Amino acid sequence: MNFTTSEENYIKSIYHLQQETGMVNTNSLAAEMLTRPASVTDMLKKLKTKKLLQYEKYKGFKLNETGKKVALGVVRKHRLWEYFLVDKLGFDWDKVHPIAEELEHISSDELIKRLEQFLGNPGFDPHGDPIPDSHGKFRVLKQRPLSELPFKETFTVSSVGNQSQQMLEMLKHYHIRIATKLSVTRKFDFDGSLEIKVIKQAACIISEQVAKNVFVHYDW
Amino acid sequence: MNFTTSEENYIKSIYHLQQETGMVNTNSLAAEMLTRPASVTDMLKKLKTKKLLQYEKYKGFKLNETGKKVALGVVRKHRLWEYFLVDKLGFDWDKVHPIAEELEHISSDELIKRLEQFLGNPGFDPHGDPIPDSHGKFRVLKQRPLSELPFKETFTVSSVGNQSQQMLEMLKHYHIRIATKLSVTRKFDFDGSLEIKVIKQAACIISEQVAKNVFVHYDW
DNA sequence: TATTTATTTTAGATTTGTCTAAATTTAATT
DNA sequence: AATTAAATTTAGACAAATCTAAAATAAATA
Repeated sequence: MNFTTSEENYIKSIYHLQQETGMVNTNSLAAEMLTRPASVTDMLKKLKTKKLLQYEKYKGFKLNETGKKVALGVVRKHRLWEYFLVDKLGFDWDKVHPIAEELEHISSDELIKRLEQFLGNPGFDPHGDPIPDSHGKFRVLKQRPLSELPFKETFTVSSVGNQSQQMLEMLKHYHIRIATKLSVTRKFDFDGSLEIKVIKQAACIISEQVAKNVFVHYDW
Repeated sequence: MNFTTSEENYIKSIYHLQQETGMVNTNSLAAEMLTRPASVTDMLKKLKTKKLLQYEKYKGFKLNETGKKVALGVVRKHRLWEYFLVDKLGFDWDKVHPIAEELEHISSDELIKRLEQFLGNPGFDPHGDPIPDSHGKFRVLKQRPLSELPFKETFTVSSVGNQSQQMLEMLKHYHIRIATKLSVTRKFDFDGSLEIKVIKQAACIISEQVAKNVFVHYDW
């Protein structure tokens, strides 16, 4: 089954909203998509006809299993392209979203299969979000903030809580990005700042505020 | 100025047709685009309003300078993506066209600039067609078929006349592709076949039919 | 519970890109 | 030159995706 760009965008947004709230309602989807509730209703009818969601008038809606698979396919493409843009083309992570919003609608499955392989089958995109595999499964990580780690064990950076340009600038300075390996060597109780050791870099000190926003997982 | 996918496709097709015939007419464009003459007329009005072409009712049309620049931008994107698909993702050259037809409409200029650099600023796509630079200029090569080369000078393969799957299969076997360096060592007058030496490969013999379809330029 | 408010849907319009069928213009031929 | 044929354009329709304004429904509240 093939879907239009517009359908795919609706499906993706519904997916993200239902992750948080279970059931989705017309107004919140309209807000999310910067469109009008009437437009949402129109599209819901269409997606129901295509058997992608459970929907009864006035009673909210959510994707069924088929719909979720479609959503995960789009998410997968989005995140693989983001990885490509950052890792291969050298974009900053805060610039890639709008470009990936376009690329995610390119239809070839063969393309995505080869892209994934070319990128080395990454499990997470440059923001640390997991990339679903071709069956829609993704790895779940036990993530912990830097601020709660034991000393001297090596961890891998897996995501960042605050994805602003300012945060990006800081992390660049410290040579920290997704997949960077590091350990915490010391804590200063006065202000909660941490001394950390990024692999192949000199030790440095980061504030508690940064530490709380950088998440890691065990180094496997 | 931004253009829709449909507008870009029309502009590109007009560009290709006017390269051959100077002036383009409604029916041939409709045939080229697998659409109806009436649809072509509709779009011509739109493109004229946008000042992309010279067009008078019943009298044919062609892109003006602005239109040509837009066309070259699309051609540039198409060919860079084809190069990417073949060179980085390992697609066969006869599989990449439809995928590049989609990718060529992704709008980010920054993306294309970085993609070009990532690919090493290639001058030609995997079919040997020149890739316009960001100003719309492209290199012109003096191309000659393998069948008309002097012996023992090294040339670079620049394009292939016949781009069928069958030809691809043959050339793969001989380790010949765009940018391959080779020389002709001998000619057999009986059937016009040639002995060639592909760099880093054992010498081999190719038929006159193949030789007439493989074009090269001086090795610079 | 009756009424007000918020949410959602319907009805009908708009834009883009397409189509068919009919009308118009140009070209070809008798 | 008149007629036929081919090419092109117009007129009007349709599907997709959107919108506004009004109607319908559900939720909140007096």
